[in-house]
Amino acid sequence: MGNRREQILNRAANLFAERGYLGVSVNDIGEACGISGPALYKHFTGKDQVLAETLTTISERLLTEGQKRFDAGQTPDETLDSLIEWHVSFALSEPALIIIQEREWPHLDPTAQATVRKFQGAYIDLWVSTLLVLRSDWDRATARAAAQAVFGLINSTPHSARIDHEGMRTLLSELARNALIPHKE
Amino acid sequence: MGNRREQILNRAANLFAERGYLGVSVNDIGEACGISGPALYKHFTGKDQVLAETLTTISERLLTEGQKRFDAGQTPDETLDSLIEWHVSFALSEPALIIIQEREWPHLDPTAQATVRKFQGAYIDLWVSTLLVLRSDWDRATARAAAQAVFGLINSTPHSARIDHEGMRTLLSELARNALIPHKE
DNA sequence: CGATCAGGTTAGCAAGCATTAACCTATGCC
DNA sequence: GGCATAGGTTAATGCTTGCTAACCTGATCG
Repeated sequence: MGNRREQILNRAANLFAERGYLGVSVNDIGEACGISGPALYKHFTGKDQVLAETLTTISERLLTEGQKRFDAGQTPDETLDSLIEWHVSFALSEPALIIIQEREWPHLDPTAQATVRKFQGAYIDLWVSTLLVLRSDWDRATARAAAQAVFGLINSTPHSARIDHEGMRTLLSELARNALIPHKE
Repeated sequence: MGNRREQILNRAANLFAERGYLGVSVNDIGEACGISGPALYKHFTGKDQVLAETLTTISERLLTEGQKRFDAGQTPDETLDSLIEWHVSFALSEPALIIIQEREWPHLDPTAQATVRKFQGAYIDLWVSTLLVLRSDWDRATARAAAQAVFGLINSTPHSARIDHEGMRTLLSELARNALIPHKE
């Protein structure tokens, strides 16, 4: 049913990642899907809806999977590892989505911005709650800033990535872990 | 003399950071400078030259200042601290430039891309050389990936920054340092 | 004094854009 | 069998864009 829809979302995401939202035309998206131009409007109300749906899906996915890790009832130390592992996996497997999420925020319509902001806020709160237990020297704002900095670290993957997948996974996990929790090996 | 020129570069950089290169029109840039539209062509050959000059200036500035720190003849440990301190200072003082550098690469013409790549390559090599001394367990490619990841961490500033300038400076420095060199307090 | 010229102005142009309109066609259903 | 509908098509529209052309003005200087 909504198969073509998902194809559009997929191809559009890759194009957006390569050339930016404004650098990709509706015709480009159509062409990438084997259909042409305005056929997109049979599945979406407009080009902006494609972007909006992509971005809200990303942030929702990050949150729900992160929440699972958070709820698993481990020690804060293990929870942090689990959150790191999830974020690194996501960044490595979906580089295009990471790029879009970082770059195309200004081109979201306000209601989509609000939705994304809500998901992102909840997601970062998972990290903050975990960090506050582990770093009693940090206040909420500092923990928040630290978490966002580590997102930046992990999300840098698509811009570098000149070593193999597995090596990158362990490297990023170690860097993130060491940045946040100085001791431990 | 070239005073208006620098004004244009400045205002344009802020606009590019807010709305993206393609989201800013030549008229927008003019308006932000108190002149209107096509007057820009008295100072630049086109809109793309404004972006190109901005990006090459950034990467050149990062390199030359980084090189100074690298050549200061300190221990590798001190050199790393010095490089971190410089990059953090730059990111904190020029958030718009950081955003542009990360985001607008695809909209650079090929020759400007080559120039920027050259500067960035030399800059990252400063970090790699320093890191290879400190981390004998890393090969060149790993050190490179780690350096780029830490750039991502530091460059995340403009996207978060909800604590004060000084607190952010020390936080980012610590995170970066701990990510790269696990021990030491 | 008069010419040059740097640095503005507005008008206009060709191209590209998102979107709409009008039309076609196969598939599934009563 | 006929008909609604889902999912395409091409053509057209109106807007915005980067850029050029043509023109103006005031300062500088031989």
